[in-house]
Amino acid sequence: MDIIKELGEIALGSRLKRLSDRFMQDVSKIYKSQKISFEPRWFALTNYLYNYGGSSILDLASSIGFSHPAVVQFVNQMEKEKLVEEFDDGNDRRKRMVRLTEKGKSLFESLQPLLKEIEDSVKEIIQATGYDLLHVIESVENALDEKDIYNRTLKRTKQRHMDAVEILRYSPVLKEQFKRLNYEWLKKYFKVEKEDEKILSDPEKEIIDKGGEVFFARLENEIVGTCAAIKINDDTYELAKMAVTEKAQGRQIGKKLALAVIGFAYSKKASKVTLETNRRLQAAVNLYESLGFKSVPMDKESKYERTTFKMKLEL
Amino acid sequence: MDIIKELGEIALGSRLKRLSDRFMQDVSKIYKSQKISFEPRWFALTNYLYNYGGSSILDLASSIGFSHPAVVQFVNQMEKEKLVEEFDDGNDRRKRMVRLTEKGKSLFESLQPLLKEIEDSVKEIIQATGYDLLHVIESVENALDEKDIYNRTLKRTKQRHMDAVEILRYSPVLKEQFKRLNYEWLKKYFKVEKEDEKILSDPEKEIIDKGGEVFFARLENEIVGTCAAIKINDDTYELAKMAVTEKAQGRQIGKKLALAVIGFAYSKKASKVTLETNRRLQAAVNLYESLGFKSVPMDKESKYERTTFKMKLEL
DNA sequence: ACCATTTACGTAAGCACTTACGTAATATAT
DNA sequence: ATATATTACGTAAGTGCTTACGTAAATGGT
Repeated sequence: MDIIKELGEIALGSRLKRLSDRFMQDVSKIYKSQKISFEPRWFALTNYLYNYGGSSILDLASSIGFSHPAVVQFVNQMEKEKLVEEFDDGNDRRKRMVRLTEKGKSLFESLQPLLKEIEDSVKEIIQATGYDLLHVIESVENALDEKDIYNRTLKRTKQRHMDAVEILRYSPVLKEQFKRLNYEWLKKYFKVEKEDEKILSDPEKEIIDKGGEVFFARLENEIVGTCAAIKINDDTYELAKMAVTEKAQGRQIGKKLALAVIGFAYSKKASKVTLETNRRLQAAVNLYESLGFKSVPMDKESKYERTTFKMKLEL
Repeated sequence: MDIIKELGEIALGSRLKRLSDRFMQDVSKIYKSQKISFEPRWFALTNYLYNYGGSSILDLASSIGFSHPAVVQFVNQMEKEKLVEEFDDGNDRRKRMVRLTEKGKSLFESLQPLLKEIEDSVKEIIQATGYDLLHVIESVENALDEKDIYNRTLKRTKQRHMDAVEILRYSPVLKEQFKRLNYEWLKKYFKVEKEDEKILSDPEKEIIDKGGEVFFARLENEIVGTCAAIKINDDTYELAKMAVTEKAQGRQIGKKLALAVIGFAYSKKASKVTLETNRRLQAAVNLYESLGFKSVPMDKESKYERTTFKMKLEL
């Protein structure tokens, strides 16, 4: 029973590694059986030097796709075998220019028939599968170039996290949570101002009764975030008092709360949502921008010291 | 410019490695971004323990395809995190049985949604290529199982070596080579006997004039092997005095020389070829067997001390 | 029952790289 | 012109395995 095979897509990396090892080990075995004093890992380097002539260490590294310490190692080893030699760049004394010696060139040339045979063997294998393997690989590489596994997965994970968050409307039992969550982040980044104390101590009077709403985010039976929609006038609501607890951050909770506020404003037939924030809160500003908020000039002094600018969203 | 891609089939191993690394690194990055205290390399082990329960170190190693020291490492690391625990086998005190702890189980379970998302991302990639990648890989694996790159290449290389060897018939200028090559190997494995001296010193009188022939193998303008067809009677020729110089061994020269002798006997309308050899010369005996020679009882004492048995080929 | 062989596991060393970091030479900005 | 940044390279240390080897426990043949 082949576990890696059984696991399917989830172990694709391991399966490809196993396949790659099989190819590379076989090639190594071929060299050994032919008693050729040439290490397979030198191949890319030698091939490059043979076709493109002398190069510096870093040029070689980036050309053949190894780190430069690896190239230093290869060059040192091959120098011992007198397959490569150094020469001066002439301009830049930091550079260690490397080229093949005559011995190196002729060894590489003598390798050609064997390489051709390896190539033919690989082609034979590929032909036997009936697929154009190189083209398949290229397609996979292209798909990954377009968007890698990391980003594809992250997108799905974010969606899951958003789905897991429940948004609740205000109820008296949640009053203390509103205060706790806001105090938590205010103390961390700024300080609790007079206006904060007023609103956070009595949201019913300060927000709800004036036609606004307070939303809460619940994740696995815990209240992890909150946000208020404060009515400015029939046409405008302010998004304010957003706070998400530390350990739940990065789970799209802010986004969901903001969307709740926007939805609330929309249901009240308002035409815009405003907010005040601070440049320091980069993550928050990014979120607002992703939702369509634009910076607007400060029309009048804010009630809060921490405010550095305003944003607006047209509905 | 992508050198690995340019190289095509010859760098297929490296290309697959690069692709595999890309998958595996992305997965590792995903775990890290989710701040999960779980190493991707533990996955196979954990998955096995979760599905199949407690196992010993060696069982785990063979099941998940790592070496046992690797499993020891994983288990020690996971034990530190209290993800696995040990228990006694009861019968065998050498065994260190391992199973997941409750913490390990629940961590693995909590990982499932993420794994599903990774799997879906991989599936998405594969779908985008339009190929059934897993099936393509399986086809390649099957082709390799049938005959690996090493053996496919070796077959081609042997053919090339055979093609590169020229077989020459006796001419007086080659007389010394016949002696030199035979002395070389006689001294290495046995000793030069009276009968050897007689034949090697005057092949014209001892072989050619009696209706036999001496063949030589020339490789890149160097005589690297020799072999004689000694006429026993009209019906029988003896394959004898085969010698291939050390550094040219493994290049199918013996085979080609033997075929020359067999061909010579055939052209003389003989019905069998015999030879005398020694069990110690395993490579030579294998060659003779591959050509169809069978062991036969010694009908009479050999002229050579080194002979331990005879072989015969019916034409 | 006894000794040789095999098995299970741990440890050490090796491998083929990588990342991290330090130093000297060169390029760039003021 | 001089300070600062950047680049080229070497070295050290780390990584994620492997192979090689040693020891203790179990097994098997006589």
